[in-house]
Amino acid sequence: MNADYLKKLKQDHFKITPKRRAILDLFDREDKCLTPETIWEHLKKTFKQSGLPGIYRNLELFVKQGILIRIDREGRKRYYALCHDHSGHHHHHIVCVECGRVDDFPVCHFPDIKSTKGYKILSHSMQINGICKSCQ
Amino acid sequence: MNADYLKKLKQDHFKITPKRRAILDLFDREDKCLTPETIWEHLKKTFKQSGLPGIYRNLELFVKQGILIRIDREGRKRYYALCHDHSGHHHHHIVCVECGRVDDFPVCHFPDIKSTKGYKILSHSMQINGICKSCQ
DNA sequence: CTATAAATAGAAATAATTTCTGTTTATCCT
DNA sequence: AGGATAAACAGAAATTATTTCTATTTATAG
Repeated sequence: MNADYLKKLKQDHFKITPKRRAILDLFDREDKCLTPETIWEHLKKTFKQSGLPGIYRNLELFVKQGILIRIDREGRKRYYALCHDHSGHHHHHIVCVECGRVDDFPVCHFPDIKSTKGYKILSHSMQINGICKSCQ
Repeated sequence: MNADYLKKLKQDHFKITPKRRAILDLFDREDKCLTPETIWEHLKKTFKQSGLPGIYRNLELFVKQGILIRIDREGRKRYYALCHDHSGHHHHHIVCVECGRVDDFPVCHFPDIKSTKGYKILSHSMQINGICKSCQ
């Protein structure tokens, strides 16, 4: 359920609009990473002319809110996926290179070094590419 | 020195053109990640009208050859950086969010699990963001 | 129920990247 | 060294992802 996401938005005084509901519902249903355009294709059915710019705006909002994450894939399109774990625990994501399914991936043995090669480390992100059960 | 890179290209029957030399020299000199456009700006000085399309083509070739890597940064531009370690050892890269300097980062405690959550793991990439010595 | 700030639609602009065509050039071979 | 050949080049033009802008609509707080 995406009730969590809606709660999150509400807490931060963002409005729960039909479009936002629809985008989050879509992610719940599709269960994989999506491009802005794909999302738009789906929403067009329900919202006659929903407009790509609105999709972009909302996607970036969701990323800022920690509801979605951006996924890198081949090609020059942007992909987004639901981030299921909102516990605040550090985790990463594993992406199926075939179908685009994305799951949380809790394991990370990143060393507890605060500084390496003279760098002060701010953050790190890891993307794991694989093939999911149903694509194998 | 970038003699290594040239040797690598030669081995795979790619031609050593002045432009390719110039691009690799530039990466050596700048010692940070660059966008295709920045590279073009530099090359214009030497090669009157060198052409962006050629830059793109060469950058992607260098990535395929393992000479350059792609770096993710804010904004919608593509960044490339030299991959200094050609030993074949598994490593990652650390990027200065201020100046774009990139260094190899050998530490990676990725678990030796071949399959997780039903996924067959193919590869993983980690990007570490930090602030380099001279930007601190 | 109303006021208001935020979100929307839609058009239009921007800018990154790719494709294409004809010309030039590095390299291999003799 | 010189010629043949496949690869790389320049340049223009097309494509397409993303952003910006303006006027209108809508969700929410009071």
